[in-house]
Amino acid sequence: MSPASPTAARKPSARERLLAAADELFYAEGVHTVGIDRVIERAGVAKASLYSSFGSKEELVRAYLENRHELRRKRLLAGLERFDNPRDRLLGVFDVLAEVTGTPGFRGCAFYNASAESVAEGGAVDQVSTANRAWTRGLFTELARDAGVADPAALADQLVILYDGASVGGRMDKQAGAAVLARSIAEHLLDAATATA
Amino acid sequence: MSPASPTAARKPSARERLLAAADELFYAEGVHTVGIDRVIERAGVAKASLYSSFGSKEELVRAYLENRHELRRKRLLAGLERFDNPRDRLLGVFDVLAEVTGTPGFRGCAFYNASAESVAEGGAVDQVSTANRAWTRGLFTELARDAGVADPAALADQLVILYDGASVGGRMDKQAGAAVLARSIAEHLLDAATATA
DNA sequence: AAGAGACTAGACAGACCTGTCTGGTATCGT
DNA sequence: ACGATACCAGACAGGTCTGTCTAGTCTCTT
Repeated sequence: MSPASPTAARKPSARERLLAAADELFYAEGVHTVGIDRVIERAGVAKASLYSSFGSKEELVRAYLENRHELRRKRLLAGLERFDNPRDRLLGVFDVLAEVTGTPGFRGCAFYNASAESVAEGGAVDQVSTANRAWTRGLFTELARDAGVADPAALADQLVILYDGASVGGRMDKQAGAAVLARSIAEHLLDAATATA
Repeated sequence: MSPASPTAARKPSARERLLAAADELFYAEGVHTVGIDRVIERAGVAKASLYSSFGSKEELVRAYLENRHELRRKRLLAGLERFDNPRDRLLGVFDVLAEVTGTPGFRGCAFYNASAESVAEGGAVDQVSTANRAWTRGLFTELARDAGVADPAALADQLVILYDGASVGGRMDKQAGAAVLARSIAEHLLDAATATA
């Protein structure tokens, strides 16, 4: 059996283990709070391996956020596949959000949280967060267009507000109800946007 | 002239200068990033004075947030006084938010930001943030009731989502448009909530 | 068998953090 | 005038942070 076989239970590389450890710790406790030593200890990796793989803590943080972005993208698109019409797919974004905010370990948007901690204006955190937000807005715009909305970008702007608000509510109020509520408002706005064609 | 005279240009106490410096630095750069030395340097105060006034950094952070909460409360209530009917007062919350998010130094909600950085679950940040959110929700509920809404608490839940979403948008997208948009959605929801009495 | 590449363990440097302590100064009420 | 109070300046201790470096091990490939 080749070592590249996907079914082979090969040991994850140091880079993969570092990324997994960084994901857990950075998200749960914050980018600034968690030190390098904590990450390498959980990953079971030597410090030199971290610095040869990523070069600096900031680059590890960038990789952590890029990985989060990719996972979020996949989860969202996969979650939307179960719906068979454009309208449900658009609202389905909030269904997926409700699932995520209901998860025990939910601590809000990783990008916003990292951004709140970061100092640098055009640093790694800023770059990845901006890209992530642009992707979300683009997704909403696309889904709105598919649903036959006259001004998809305008509806997308509204939906982004609801999405962000529900995310904040899920973190601060420790209840997933905000996402369900946001979905119902989104439904309201979608109806208004399609009726006033 | 008595020293307690409000018009006297007395020098602010060490405590007041510390609080002012903490407010600027903590909000602009984050609670964790800014060290004690930076605060006392900007305040022009000795380190011993900080520790005799506040006891610890965490208590300084608590005082910073409590001060923020008090200022926000006053600014909001003062801003709402210019409206002469319940409906405009309710929507006026978003007008005030639009002004705030449009201010050059705006960096999002101080309480959420501090919360994203803090580790402790029931610590000072958590306590003050929770109180601040409860106050906001209570304000919305009260204003909704004054506006003749059938279920004020339900509308308040919706408005909180919009408020949070607009705040996030103002921070991350560097444009104040989100608050204006949130206001228009709020208007929509208010109409729906009063019509379906 | 042998060498290359990836990895581990951990000491170390230099900076920065919170919090304590000493000693000196200025301003107030009496 | 004098004592109390509030305050300033800065050294210091003990800890933690990022990042570098040395030295040794393990596992592939050829």
